[in-house]
Amino acid sequence: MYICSMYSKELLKGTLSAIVLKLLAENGKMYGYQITQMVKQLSDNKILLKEGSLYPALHKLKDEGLITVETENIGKRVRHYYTLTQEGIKVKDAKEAELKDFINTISKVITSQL
Amino acid sequence: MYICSMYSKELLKGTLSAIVLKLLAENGKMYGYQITQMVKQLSDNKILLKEGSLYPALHKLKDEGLITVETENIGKRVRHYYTLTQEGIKVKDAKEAELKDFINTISKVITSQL
DNA sequence: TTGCATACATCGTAAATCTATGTATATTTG
DNA sequence: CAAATATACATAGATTTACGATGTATGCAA
Repeated sequence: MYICSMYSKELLKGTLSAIVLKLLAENGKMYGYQITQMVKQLSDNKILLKEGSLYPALHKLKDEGLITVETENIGKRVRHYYTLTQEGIKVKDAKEAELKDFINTISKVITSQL
Repeated sequence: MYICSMYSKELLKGTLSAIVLKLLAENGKMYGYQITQMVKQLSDNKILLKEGSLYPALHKLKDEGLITVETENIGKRVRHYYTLTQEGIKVKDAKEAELKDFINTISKVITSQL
């Protein structure tokens, strides 16, 4: 990976977990690398998740009980598939709503001219 | 102040300087407290800037040469008015464009269902 | 066989905002 | 008038979050 996101990294803060939860909600079980590729694709190469961001984030979501892990052997490789829990679905809904509202609000502030 | 923003604080990261620069661009010279009140108003009380966020951010923008300070005595009080520099205008334009693009991209990612 | 893509992991760092706290004046309200 | 609230600034320390760098290893294509 090792390629920089188009955006200042601070902008992504607070949105990563919402994005991951949303993708899992839409696509069922996914594994880490697959998530990075889908985010890359959906964002037209503008958001390039780093391993140092995604894997710790996934582990945290698991520790919080929002996702569960399922291990699958692909040849000699091990792949970790993640799935939303019931609690994860709830949190995903909340985070999605919050993010959408935030985007609305910021848009209002940034476009307004009193 | 001491009232929490409606949003998880992380969401605001990366947007604060863009917001401040944008407000200064639209309104000419402004002082700190005035900025907090205008953000509060424009966001329908959803974004409540804390002193501990705004003042350090303003000092940083000043150190970076993006804004200049002008002191005014209001009775026994001192008020610090901030104004965009030429460089500040450029950075404001860039940050505004970046933020708008980021919002577009995030919206796409969060609403998409492959 | 050399490089690139896939696939995971983690340590230490940097950046940004918030919490808490402090100082002080001005205004409003009971 | 006293008390509470609003105005107005400031900063030290804590927290959070994502990233950079690095490491391991397999699979595939040039």
